[in-house]
Amino acid sequence: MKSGDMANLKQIAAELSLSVTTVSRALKDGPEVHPLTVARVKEVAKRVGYVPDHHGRALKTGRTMTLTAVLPMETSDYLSDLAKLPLIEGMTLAARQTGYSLSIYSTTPDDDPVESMRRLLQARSADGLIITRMVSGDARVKLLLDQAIPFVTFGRTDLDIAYPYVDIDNEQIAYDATRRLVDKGCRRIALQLLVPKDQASATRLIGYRRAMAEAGIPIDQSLISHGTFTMESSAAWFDRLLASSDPPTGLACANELGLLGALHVLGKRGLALGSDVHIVTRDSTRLARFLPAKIGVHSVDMAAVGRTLVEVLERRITDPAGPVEAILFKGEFDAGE
Amino acid sequence: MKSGDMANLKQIAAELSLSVTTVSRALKDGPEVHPLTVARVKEVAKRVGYVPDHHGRALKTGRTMTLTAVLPMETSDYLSDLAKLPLIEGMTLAARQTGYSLSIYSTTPDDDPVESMRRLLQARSADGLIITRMVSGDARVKLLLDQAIPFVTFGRTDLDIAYPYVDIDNEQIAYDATRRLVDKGCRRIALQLLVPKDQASATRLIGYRRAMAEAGIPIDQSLISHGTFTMESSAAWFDRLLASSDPPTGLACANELGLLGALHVLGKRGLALGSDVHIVTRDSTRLARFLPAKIGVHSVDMAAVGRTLVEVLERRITDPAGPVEAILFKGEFDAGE
DNA sequence: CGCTGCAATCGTAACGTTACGATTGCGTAA
DNA sequence: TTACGCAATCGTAACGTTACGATTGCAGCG
Repeated sequence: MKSGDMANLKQIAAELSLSVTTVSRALKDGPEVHPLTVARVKEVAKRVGYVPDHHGRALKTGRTMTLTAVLPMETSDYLSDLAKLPLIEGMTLAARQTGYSLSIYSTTPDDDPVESMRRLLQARSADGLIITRMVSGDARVKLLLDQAIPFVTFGRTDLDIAYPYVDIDNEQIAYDATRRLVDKGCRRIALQLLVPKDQASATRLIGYRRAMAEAGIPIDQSLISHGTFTMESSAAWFDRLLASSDPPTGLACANELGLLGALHVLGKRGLALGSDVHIVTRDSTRLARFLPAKIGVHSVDMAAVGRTLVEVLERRITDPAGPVEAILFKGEFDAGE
Repeated sequence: MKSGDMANLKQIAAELSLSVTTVSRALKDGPEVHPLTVARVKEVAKRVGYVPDHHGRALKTGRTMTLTAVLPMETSDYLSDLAKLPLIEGMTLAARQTGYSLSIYSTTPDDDPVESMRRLLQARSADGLIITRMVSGDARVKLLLDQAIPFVTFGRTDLDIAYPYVDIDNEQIAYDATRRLVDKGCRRIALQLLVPKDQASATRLIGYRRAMAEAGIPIDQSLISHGTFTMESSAAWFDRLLASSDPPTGLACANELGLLGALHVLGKRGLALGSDVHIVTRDSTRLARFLPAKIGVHSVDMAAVGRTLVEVLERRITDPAGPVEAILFKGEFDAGE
């Protein structure tokens, strides 16, 4: 983007017979320049289409006005992370509004999260980092705190340190979901989770246990599955459960893929959704509306989560000594009726 | 990201009693420095964890090593653009491999595409642009060509100028889809398209017309719908068609939302997929596998499209005088059986 | 009239990098 | 010995910006 005729401070200064310094100050309404001069400077700046050069400024101030979001790629199927797109959109919009730009750093499952973050840090091309897909005892948090780099996490980890995060109240979601199934009369309730070290899944397990304990139902480990769900694996797993001697009558899905897999099995087995088996799931509000029977859906406004992540991060950047924010999104549970 | 102890050329130079110039050259294997010196410099650079400063370099060279992708946000529903996530992932990975980073610029439907692009250009914070959602006579292409800014479009527009693009062969997709329905015996074939000015939709219409003409079937405008599809609007539209005196027996969906809406209507009306009505759609390979009857699915590897976009753009940047590439992705049509 | 204080403006250096044209040292040919 | 060519290295300026400490002009005061 070199189109050579880009206006800079020097040109404006020359045109007005002012110094570069005064122009620079005028453009940011410095109190030390005459209001009339400010007006003249701004007028010329506007006419020649002046926009401060990103890199000149970054070099001088050390601030880049760029935020980087580290997002893992899913291998299974892109349907598996529907929520990521509105998250990205929410982040970019919020960043844009305050003059930041958002850079996306995708990591593949092969990437070592800590190592790739190290490399990211060294380029020091961002003022702050948004990291996601937290795992138990996440080393990245310690690293970032050590280096005093502004960051915010999407999701929590189990460390005894304060760090800024935005998270979804997974415990409550799982509790609500399980509770709803219990209320429908289910006692054998299957639960889909992601890999064990995934912090969100661990939290959901807690909510599930709490609801089950309240209802006085013992936990049956064989009904709880950890894994990376695709439609196929979800279908296979649920099919196996239904074939057992004491099949589940309720299912809490991990995501939309899990739901679609389970629905497929129900269809194949001729079981009726909403009577033979009750299902609750997440983030599938639209799809749920088209199902023959009502299912419970817990949904979170991911665009709002994205916006909040950026806002929290920007506050960390401008006020590193400020309070360490911890924000929990409750989301909405639509019980179906 | 200020963590003050970041190594720079000066420090390395001081440590080795060399000049900054020599260090700089040594690090990029300049032929004018002694191989032994190169080795020593690199060794120290590695030890102190030197990484070239992005902004210093950008300021000096005018190159930022950043690419910006302009992506529209969908208002209707995030399901509507499933393909965007793998596109983003493909782009970021390809960019990363060659040392670029990818910045995402989301535009809302309220944004004037040309105006927001202007603003984007002025900040000159990217070496090149990827623009999407092309419209008829897209003004952005002219603007970018005028300013000699490296760019590539995802999708084509109808201008008499050569410009680099990567596109999906929508005409062929629509042709294949229509042809498949004709082969199934359909003569009343409904077609879902996006808004008329959307270039991809216009191209698909051409493919549809070609297949219909080949089959000797006259076009019935009432079977062709332009609009922004949600599940609900797709369902309502298709329901209306089915209620008419001469209902369609075939349907080519615009996307997965359109498909889900149509499936819902079939279920409600008790019509059988694959006998009463045949359906073809796009990018729903996984979902299709779970449907009671086989449907035709045309799928494109969007991650590959993303990678290609970045690669073409990088070639534009390094060799602006090089050939203007135009790449068409055929995708794969899975006829169902 | 000379001094002070203030408002307005200026000049210079610096951020880290690279490009360009010098400069050094040394072996070799005249 | 002197001049030359070459390899290796150096010094300086510049990219566009901002921070800092000067500098100017002028009104008000004793």
